[in-house]
Amino acid sequence: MLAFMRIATFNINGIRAREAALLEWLEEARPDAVLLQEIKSVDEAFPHATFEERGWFVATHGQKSFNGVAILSRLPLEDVERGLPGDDADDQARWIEATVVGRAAIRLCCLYLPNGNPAPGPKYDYKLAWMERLRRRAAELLLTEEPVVLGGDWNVIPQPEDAARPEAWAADALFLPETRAAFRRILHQGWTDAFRCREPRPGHYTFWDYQAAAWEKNNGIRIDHLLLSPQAADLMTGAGIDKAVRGREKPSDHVPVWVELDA
DNA sequence: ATGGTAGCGGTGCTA
Repeated sequence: MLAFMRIATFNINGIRAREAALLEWLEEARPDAVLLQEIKSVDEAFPHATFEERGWFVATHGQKSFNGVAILSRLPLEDVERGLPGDDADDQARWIEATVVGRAAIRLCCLYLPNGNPAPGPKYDYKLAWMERLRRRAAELLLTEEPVVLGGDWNVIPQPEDAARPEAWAADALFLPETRAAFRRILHQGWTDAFRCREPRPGHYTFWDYQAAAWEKNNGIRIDHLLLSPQAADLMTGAGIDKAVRGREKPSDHVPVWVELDA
């Protein structure tokens, strides 16, 4: 007997500015769990009641003005952990993980990887250091041999096929060779890029800048990714990008990416 | 090459 769990990631660029748009998408897409990035809110200001009244369990890891991650789930969120291990001095809210138990227990890890621009510079150094910490946490997660979804706004364009104009990103922190190598170092531990696995062709994006009519020109990049542990990849029945969300009123500059697991 | 937009918070930073 098949059971389906749809898990999505969505950089919403401000939870309060996006409350209506997020509710509309939740209603139509009917995900079971959502990894949110850039809530741009402290935990106390997150509209918990709005979601809890509609049956969502909510776990947040916020900060003032910038960054901030959260998980919404139809099932209770267990063993919630906040903050990426490896640097006690790092106070940026970019990582939260929790377990949902349906037919199988799934570890959901929600990340907002540093942008890193301008590169080179201290922000790029922080990005690379953060990716090294992520690599170490990802290796630990694989050792559990459980289904794990490692998803979020990676701020990494993995391949030229993931950008409408790759040449425009040549010197950008999202596409520099060192960034892409660090991404592959994680991927090659044994993760599956859920969307790329199902759709090998180029031209599928998850982000279009607000500026310079990027959406109207379809000048996009694919930087929001769901990486699956082998045990999760074995359960995958589908994956996709909800592109149409970008064309609506007051959209985020990112759109939801989802994966469906038989779990 | 340049300048373009949005969110937060109440100015300039981040993206």
